[in-house]
Amino acid sequence: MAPTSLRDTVLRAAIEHIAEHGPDGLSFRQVAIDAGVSHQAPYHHFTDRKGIFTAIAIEGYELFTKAMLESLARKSDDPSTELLESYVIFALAHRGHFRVMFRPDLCAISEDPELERVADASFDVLVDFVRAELGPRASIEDIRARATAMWSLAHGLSTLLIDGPLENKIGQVRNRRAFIRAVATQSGLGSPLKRNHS
Amino acid sequence: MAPTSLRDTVLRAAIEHIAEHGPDGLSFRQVAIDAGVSHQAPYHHFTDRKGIFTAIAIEGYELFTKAMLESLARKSDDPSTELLESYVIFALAHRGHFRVMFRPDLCAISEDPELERVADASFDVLVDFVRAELGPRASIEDIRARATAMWSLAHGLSTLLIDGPLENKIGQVRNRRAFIRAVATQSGLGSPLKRNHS
DNA sequence: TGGATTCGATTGACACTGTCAAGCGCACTG
DNA sequence: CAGTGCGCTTGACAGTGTCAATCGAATCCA
Repeated sequence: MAPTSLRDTVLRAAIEHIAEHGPDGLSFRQVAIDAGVSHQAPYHHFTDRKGIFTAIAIEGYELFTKAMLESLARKSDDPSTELLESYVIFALAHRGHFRVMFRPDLCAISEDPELERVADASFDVLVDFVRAELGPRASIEDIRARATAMWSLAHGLSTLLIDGPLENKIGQVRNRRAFIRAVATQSGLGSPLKRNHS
Repeated sequence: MAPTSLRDTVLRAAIEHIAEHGPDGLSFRQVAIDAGVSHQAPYHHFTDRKGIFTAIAIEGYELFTKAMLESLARKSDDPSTELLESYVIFALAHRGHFRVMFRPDLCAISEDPELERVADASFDVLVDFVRAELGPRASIEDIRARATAMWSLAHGLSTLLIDGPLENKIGQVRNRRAFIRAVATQSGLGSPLKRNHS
């Protein structure tokens, strides 16, 4: 956790600032001043401003993949809810990373091969889970639709909790977990799945 | 549609720019130059930069409420899916507004009474719908959880489609509508509701 | 009619940002 | 010991939002 190089110092300071005040007001000149180095020092380790955000996003996706895999490794009897929960809990616990990861104006996934790789790895965790859940007879469309549904639910709840009007309306971690599970249950996405036409 | 006052010209130009390039690179000085007025003219009609985004968000929430109410007025036999669809379609059709509405660093809902009013009005449409759907015997917790679930699903899908990695992966409007309905169906949120505890 | 006031818009200055280009010191290497 | 790469500094530049003062033309009121 303690930064060793200047590169790391800049990253930690930026992530912390973003978690508290968002990524937009962030001034790397100010970060440099706080670190006691020249205004140009941060940019020496990255190509430009976008490069710093890209580095943050890459670190974020790596943590993200790890968090989801750990949730699946827990072998819960309701792995869907567990996975959804891990998504939201990650977003809340690492909002500094999360706020950057889905902002293409800060870090364009298509412009950085490594970012693209780690991002795809994260998405694959979710898609692979849905594929296994639905079984080998499931159509590609159903897999895609269900994976997107789970992803949308978790992503929407995360963003609404972090930046949206749900902000600060859920207090303690204890209640937060219960609320997230309730949301997952109220959607049909929590438990194994029971289709309902008409 | 055609702007009449300079105030309107600025708003239209900004919304169009945001829809194409996002809200962050936007320079109101450049907007002023394009409109053939001085660099300070835009700020004369609003308190500051945040004020312009607030005005855009207010207009957005008004359009948003209207779109959802129209969807409910259609009296579909699957009003849940219809409502979810109207949410996402609105976001895609008005991404200039949508990109601003949920960005508290650009427009803080709690800081502007009118913005707070129109935003609450939008959220009330959703909550009222869920309350009516679940009936008078539903607990407040269930209503809140289900409304949040619907909201999260629609919001997550919208943001993933607009700024996320789903961008440009869904092509035509025709396919888009079908895909949105498939996602709504794959979640349990589409049709009237059937609870499932494993 | 004429003076005051209001309001849309202009002008100039300011601090601040990211970026470009050049240069400095110092460890390491041949 | 010259040379070379690397971490970092320094200085300049264009561009941005914001503050303050000003201007001109309507509008209102005496």
